[in-house]
Amino acid sequence: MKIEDAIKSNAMPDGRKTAIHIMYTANAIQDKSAEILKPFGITPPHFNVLRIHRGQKGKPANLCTIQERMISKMSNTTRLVDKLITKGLVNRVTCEENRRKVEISITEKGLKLLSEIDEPIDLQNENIIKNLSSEEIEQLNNILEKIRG
Amino acid sequence: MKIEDAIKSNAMPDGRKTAIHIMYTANAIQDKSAEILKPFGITPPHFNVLRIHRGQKGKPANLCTIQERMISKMSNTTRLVDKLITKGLVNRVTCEENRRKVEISITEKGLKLLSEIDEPIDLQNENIIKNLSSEEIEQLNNILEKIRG
DNA sequence: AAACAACAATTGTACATACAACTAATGTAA
DNA sequence: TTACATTAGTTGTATGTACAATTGTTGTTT
Repeated sequence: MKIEDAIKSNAMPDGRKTAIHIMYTANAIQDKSAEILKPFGITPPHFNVLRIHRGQKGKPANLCTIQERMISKMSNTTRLVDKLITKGLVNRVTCEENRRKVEISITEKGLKLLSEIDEPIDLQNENIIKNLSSEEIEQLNNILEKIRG
Repeated sequence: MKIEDAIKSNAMPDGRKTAIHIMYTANAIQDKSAEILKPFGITPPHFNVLRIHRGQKGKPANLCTIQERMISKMSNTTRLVDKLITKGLVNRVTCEENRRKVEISITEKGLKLLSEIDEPIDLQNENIIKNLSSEEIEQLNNILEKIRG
């Protein structure tokens, strides 16, 4: 279905149409992710932060680092991480070299939760590209890269 | 810059990478829009709803209709519209044929505000596609359409 | 060393969002 | 025509988010 029909709109300039199409698609993906994550008691930003920590392979990361790696650069990483601490999924330790910083690291419980979530989320991700050829996947990523400038 | 570098990540399966890339790009666009809209005192969802009403060409729309046309299908259209009523940008009238429904229509003030916002937002939208050929724009929209299924 | 700037994180506050429970109006079926 | 289901919207509540102000720590300059 054309994006114009999906949002019941008429013809638009290419720029507007493309912008709306990207946001509309992203929202659909995010909504679906949220639905998958819900039974596990976490939200997409939580999941994102947990995955960032898993990628650290045991090395802790401070809040600045987390923030710059998040998909959505929203503020208040503190409170987002607070939630994960309450759930016992990450630990917070004040950095000794630079006492302004705090080091966050993922716990065993966090890793275990991630491992349970991996499968349904990977399934969703595969589903996203299931109608695309490998050329199209490459094209899409190249074009998005150009858009980000 | 590759998306892996933007989020300082390592290689990922194509599905995950593509999903993240779309969401990351959409967030960047949305953040930029929010920044443009802020001086006008409205948010991207507000703006979206106002544009939906302008597209109605004088014909009112009820909340169900609005919700199905929104880019982000979040709940509580009531309160979103409440905000716009408080600002005098739309009107609410109970539908006489079906008293469960309410008819929302954009006011002169709302139309005037939109006309002021059009230019900066269209500029942003044009900026998004400025590095793309018309073929790439078409490719992108076709691929996104396939993703939406 | 004292004063000031920059950095890293936290907190306060206002506002937005998600979602379930609810109210009211209409439609349908026995 | 009562009873029940469905539809459309609203409200309550918990949680999330944006953003400015603040705290504490470190770096820099005189």
